[in-house]
Amino acid sequence: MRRIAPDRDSLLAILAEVFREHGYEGASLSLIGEATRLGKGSLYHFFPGGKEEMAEAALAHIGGWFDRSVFLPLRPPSEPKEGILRMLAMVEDYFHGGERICLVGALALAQSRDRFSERISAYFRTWHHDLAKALVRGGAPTPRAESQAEEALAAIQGTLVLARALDDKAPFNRMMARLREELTAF
Amino acid sequence: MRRIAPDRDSLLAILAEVFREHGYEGASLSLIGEATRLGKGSLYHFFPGGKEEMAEAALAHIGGWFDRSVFLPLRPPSEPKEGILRMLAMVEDYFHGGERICLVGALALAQSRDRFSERISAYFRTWHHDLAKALVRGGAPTPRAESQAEEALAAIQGTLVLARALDDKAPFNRMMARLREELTAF
DNA sequence: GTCTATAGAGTGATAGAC
DNA sequence: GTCTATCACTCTATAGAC
Repeated sequence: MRRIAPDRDSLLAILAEVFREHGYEGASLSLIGEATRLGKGSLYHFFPGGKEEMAEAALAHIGGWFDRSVFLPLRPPSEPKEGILRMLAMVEDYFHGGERICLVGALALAQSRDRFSERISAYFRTWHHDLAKALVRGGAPTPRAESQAEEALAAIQGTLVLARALDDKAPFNRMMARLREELTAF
Repeated sequence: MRRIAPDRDSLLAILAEVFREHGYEGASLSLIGEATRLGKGSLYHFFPGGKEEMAEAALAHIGGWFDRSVFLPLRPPSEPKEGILRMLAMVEDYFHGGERICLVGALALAQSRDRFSERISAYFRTWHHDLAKALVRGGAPTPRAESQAEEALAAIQGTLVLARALDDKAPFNRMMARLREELTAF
């Protein structure tokens, strides 16, 4: 019965959204089934490893999207300044200007971190590495570039926490404006 | 982790620790019972509202501790510079130099945020307000003090996420050293 | 017949409420 | 401790594409 099977890509996007909204423990199979409109049979057909494989695949999907859309512009042959501005624009868009939280960051803080620690740390390591390299290509000394990249990542994650906690997107938006200045003033 | 709960204060401290370690959904009543050495009967005697009331009380307990130990030094009659350094020292201590995460921050990102939104936002609002006032008393112009306070809170939360994600306390410790400089250079 | 995708009843375990 | 609901998950059955 090859039904109107949504392609794997949109399936993963839905999964990522369910995990982002409800967390790993909170995303029950019935919620997942409801969101994807797939029965348990189909879900376990696609992900024999169950919920853990679903979350792992969703994380990989997000990681791939960030790789292509956020990290790639930071690498040659893009110009460092344009790449950094492009990165910030994609980040602002992805997080809906501070309305949405970061699934990877949320999972890092959750109990379920240990299950996905490799994906989580790879996401931040790649981001940090690519951003620091772009800053160096822009003319910053390596140690300065590395601490600046670290601070920028922390600032993004931290303002997402604040925005969520205060139910106010302003801290995130102020920080994005600030990063646009600071990360392009080599 | 077998702990004993002689008085309400240590009971709340244990509860806070269980929620911090496992999150709201992950902290099952059996885990809580194990940690507090209390049966479900006793738990429901102390907290008729069930798990939600336990978490609410634990959050209030943490809020009180921060109020006394972290926010109070920021207020008069403490000197602003000494107060800010004291705040940073208490924060560094509380988070074990980046090893522990912030329960309030983690809950802000979790699905369960809505249940505790008032407590969560009050925690950050008070912190931000007291820190900004201290910076103003130190001589900073109000708008500058307010954005600096916001950035400091975001930096702390963000480096806690990073430290946890990378399983490396260094980002948090580097940021604390940086904040010691920046928040006392009025 | 075979393979893939589907639905969903049924499993034991465990959740939180009381 | 007892309760019911729900959890993640298994399994059987089946429909259609080849």
